[in-house]
Amino acid sequence: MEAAARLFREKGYTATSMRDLAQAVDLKASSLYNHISGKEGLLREICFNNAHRFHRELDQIEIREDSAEAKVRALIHLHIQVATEDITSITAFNDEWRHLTEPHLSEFIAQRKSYESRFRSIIEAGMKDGSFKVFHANIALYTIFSAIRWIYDWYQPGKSISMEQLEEEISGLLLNGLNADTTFQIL
Amino acid sequence: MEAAARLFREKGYTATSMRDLAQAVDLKASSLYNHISGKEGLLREICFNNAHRFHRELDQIEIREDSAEAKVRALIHLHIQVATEDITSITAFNDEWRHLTEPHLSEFIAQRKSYESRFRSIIEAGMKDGSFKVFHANIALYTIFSAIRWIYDWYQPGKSISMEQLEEEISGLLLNGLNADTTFQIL
DNA sequence: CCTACCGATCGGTAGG
DNA sequence: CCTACCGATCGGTAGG
Repeated sequence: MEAAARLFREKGYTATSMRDLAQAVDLKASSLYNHISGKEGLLREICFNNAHRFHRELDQIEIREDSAEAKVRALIHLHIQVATEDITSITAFNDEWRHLTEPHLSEFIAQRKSYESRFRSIIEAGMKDGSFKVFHANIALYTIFSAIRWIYDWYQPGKSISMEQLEEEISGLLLNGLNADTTFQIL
Repeated sequence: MEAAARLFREKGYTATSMRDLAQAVDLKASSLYNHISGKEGLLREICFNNAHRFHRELDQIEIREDSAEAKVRALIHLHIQVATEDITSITAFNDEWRHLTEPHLSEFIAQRKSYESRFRSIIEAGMKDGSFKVFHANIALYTIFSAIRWIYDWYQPGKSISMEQLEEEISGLLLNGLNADTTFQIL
């Protein structure tokens, strides 16, 4: 599954053949089928394992008696953590989930929407208590999600920037942006 | 090319067949070849047309006698503008350029790196003159790029949020984050 | 513009 | 685990 996730990430799901995957794990393509159900089964496991993980972690964060700001910070921490340590998450969340077939595609989209909705509620709580000075929770939500997407492609652990620095600076940039008192004017 | 970009975006380059594309423009697959050189030629044109457009616009922005902040604002405006109005740009910049073959792939990556480098220089100028309080230009750079990626997927013009509001809020979030005086503490 | 068709490659199976 | 092989589909061409 790790090899599959890596290939799906590098070449895309459709462009990755079972022969490519077999070569990556030193087997012939036909031998893979003693271990897995098929190509889509791999993608399915990668996507749903990750969806479950994010929901489980969000459960923990929601329960806390923390401020909305602390919860958003914990979520940013979670997304950065997972993005830097687990290649399968990148595959699952970025684009390859599109290649799931029904009914799994709809099920995945539903889980994704549910996660977004729970995240959005936390942002809305922060808007209500005055700690986030934004007008549209969705914009903040998707900006946060996206701001973490590039990390896997670009970040090389141990090279010039530590993970702590990386996380501190991204969190700072996003949370300062959310908190800022002054509204910027266009022009 | 528009139909191709739309399909590449929806299904991915590899998963889009010439039969799919032919159907989208009401032809048979073989007839497409009277108009185009082939599947990769389409991708190539989409990618390089967009690369040229971004470089051209950046030329104009660099020339101005503006502050670094005003230049970054103009670049954010450019990226949001293009993302909301031109589907081919989404295809080109998000993921599908990976499927270019050599030597075009290397050429595209080189142009992309050049664009990033010029953008980074503007951010660095803003760090030097004290208007951006960040430590690593790269983090700011990639966060800005990524923050605009989700727009096409999600934004529906005219529905609840206007383009002006969208742009103002994203720019505000990013520029406030860059400007913020207080450094956030982890924990 | 079309019909007819090509060699290559795909995901997957049979059988041992 | 492998070799051998399947039907389907791919990008693209020939010929009119």
